[in-house]
Amino acid sequence: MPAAVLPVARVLVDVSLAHLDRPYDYLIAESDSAATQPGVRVRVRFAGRLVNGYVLGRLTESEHPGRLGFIERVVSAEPVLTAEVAELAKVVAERYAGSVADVLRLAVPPRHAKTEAETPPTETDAILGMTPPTSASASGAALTGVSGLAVAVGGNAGVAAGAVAAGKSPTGWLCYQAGPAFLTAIRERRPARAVWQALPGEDWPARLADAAAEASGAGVGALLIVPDARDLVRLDAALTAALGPGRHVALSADLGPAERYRRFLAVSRGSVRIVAGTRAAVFAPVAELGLVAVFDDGDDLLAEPRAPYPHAREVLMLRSAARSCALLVGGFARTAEAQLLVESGWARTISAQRTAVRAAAPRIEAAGDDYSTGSDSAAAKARLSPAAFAAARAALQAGAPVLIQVPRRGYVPVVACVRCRKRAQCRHCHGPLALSGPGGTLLGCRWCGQPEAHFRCAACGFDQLRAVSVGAGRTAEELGRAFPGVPVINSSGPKVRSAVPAEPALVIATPGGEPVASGGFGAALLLDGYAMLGRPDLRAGEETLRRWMAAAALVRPASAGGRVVVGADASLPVVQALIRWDPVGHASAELAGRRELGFPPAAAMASIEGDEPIVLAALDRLDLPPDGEVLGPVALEDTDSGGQQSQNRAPAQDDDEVQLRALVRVPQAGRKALSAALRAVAAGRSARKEGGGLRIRVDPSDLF
DNA sequence: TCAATCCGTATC
DNA sequence: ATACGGATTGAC
Repeated sequence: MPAAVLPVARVLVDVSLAHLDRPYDYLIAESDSAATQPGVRVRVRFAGRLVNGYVLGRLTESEHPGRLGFIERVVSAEPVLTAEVAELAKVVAERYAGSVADVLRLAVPPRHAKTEAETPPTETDAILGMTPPTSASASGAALTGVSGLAVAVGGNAGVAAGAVAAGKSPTGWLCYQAGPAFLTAIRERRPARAVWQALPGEDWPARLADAAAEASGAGVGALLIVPDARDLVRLDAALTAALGPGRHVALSADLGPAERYRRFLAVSRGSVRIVAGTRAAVFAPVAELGLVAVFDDGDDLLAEPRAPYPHAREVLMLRSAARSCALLVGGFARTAEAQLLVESGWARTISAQRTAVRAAAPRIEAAGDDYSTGSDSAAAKARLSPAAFAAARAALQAGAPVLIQVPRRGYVPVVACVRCRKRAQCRHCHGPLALSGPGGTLLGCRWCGQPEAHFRCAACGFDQLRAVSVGAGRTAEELGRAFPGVPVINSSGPKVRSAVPAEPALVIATPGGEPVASGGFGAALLLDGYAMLGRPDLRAGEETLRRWMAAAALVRPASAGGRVVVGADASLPVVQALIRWDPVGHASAELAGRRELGFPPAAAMASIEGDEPIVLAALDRLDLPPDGEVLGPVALEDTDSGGQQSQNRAPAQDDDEVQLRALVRVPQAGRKALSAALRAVAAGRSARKEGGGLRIRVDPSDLF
């Protein structure tokens, strides 16, 4: 028997087929009426199969002309999908040419029944069931509309200037022009949007915590996203310091199902309104969201590797626009995407005055790859320039640790044939071979892990290897010899450290694995700059500066003796930007260059990958918007050139099919049309039940 | 003219 | 996948 009131439920089914990607209506049994609230999980029969779904809302009648089926079962009365997140999932799916179901799989953690039962539901849960929700309440909670956008971060240098005039040197957000104004905007619940350039040495978790505390004080929620688990640990601690215990939660992928769901429930039930997390947390159902923030948005960990591959920064932007809440995109460096936000007038810059930057930055010099002087010294063997060696020695003598950034982990992560110089490949899966283990004595495959006992070059049959690049492991060994008696800490690969004490040590780290040193590092040596700069990647320059700045920001100011030596030529624009600590100038030039070449974010781009006939058919059916163009398709090679992009690609591929990749691009104005056209292609494929893999990615993070 | 079967399409 | 509707076919 159908429910007496509002007997129809609009249900989002967990089916990721593109042509079925819309809500469906079901009848609610009277006995299920109380539990069938917006946001609850249900089981429904869809095309004969039982599938999971979410209730979006309730209606008096359906527009569907045919007969409706009943909801099979209400999985639980817990409303896990808020109206805001449901709407966000739709917008994200549209933007990334994916299905809402795919986005929801990223957004809502799997249910953990035991955890759900632990904490009794709040009294708002309709145990009494006397008041079925109106359809207005299904959507009413979320969208406050997009009016009143672009409330500017007013020039509020007054506060900072006041602090300076009073003789105190400014601290925290007072160091930044427009910093205090941004906090004011949060307090007044205005949707201010800002791109923030953190000062070198900045305790950025504390600044994010300040902003979250401001939101908390204003009675609104905050959502803070960082790239990795180590960043999250720091942010978590800063939030505890700023807000006290129990006022926030940290959401990360490594929590385990029970704890993940427990914290999710704390957020969705509204008992916690301040949320910090890694990329999956961008969808957290924070109540009364007033601030979204992301730090270090250039880190590729913020790009979701599962379909439809949304980027955390973009999701937060969509979210801030939908809810009209404040947005903060921060980092030491600045991405071209963030620069576009500023240049388009959508966001304002928060940065410090030149004098403050100079006072905070270490002394930075370029040493090229000048290892010439005294070429058999221990320093030269460790690939250190005289300047680098001197900077390290001075810092150690001053009692401070020295940070050494090495682009690659492992011992000799890339080896090649001595005779023909071809990269050494695994005989099983053609993956790259590398030397690992103590002293680099183990030769094996980086993809499948198979050891290689008797190398023979696949091209010329020769059996001798040469090192192509040197990893953190070997660098650590060599540096240990160059500075006898100084402890060497290897913070790379699985051994990353989050902090080191303020005492002399050589800290070898891969980018992103740098520990913080209390009081700052005395010096940082940025090695093998060309290995990072030379990568065939659109973002090589931007990424190199981001990594360098992240390391240099951990060094004491020049006034306290802090020095950075970068192993690349001073004439390179990236090196110049580092030396002058000018992330904005670099981002501006980078964006100008991308405009000229028609690359993202100046243009909207998407990649289409798959077996040859599938890609060709997809391109044929693609209804490209005006001014759109197709680049390629070209054959995908499974080389290891990308270094650390690995996981996406299957190690062993059926090599009888040629994999193709095409890029399509349109001017920014055609972005929505491009997404819609790509969705139409996917919908056509799934309607015709065409099998085989076709991967469509909008704004792919790796372009070349 | 009607039932059995086939095929395409929607999936509530 | 399965269910349904319309078209097609074959027997009366």
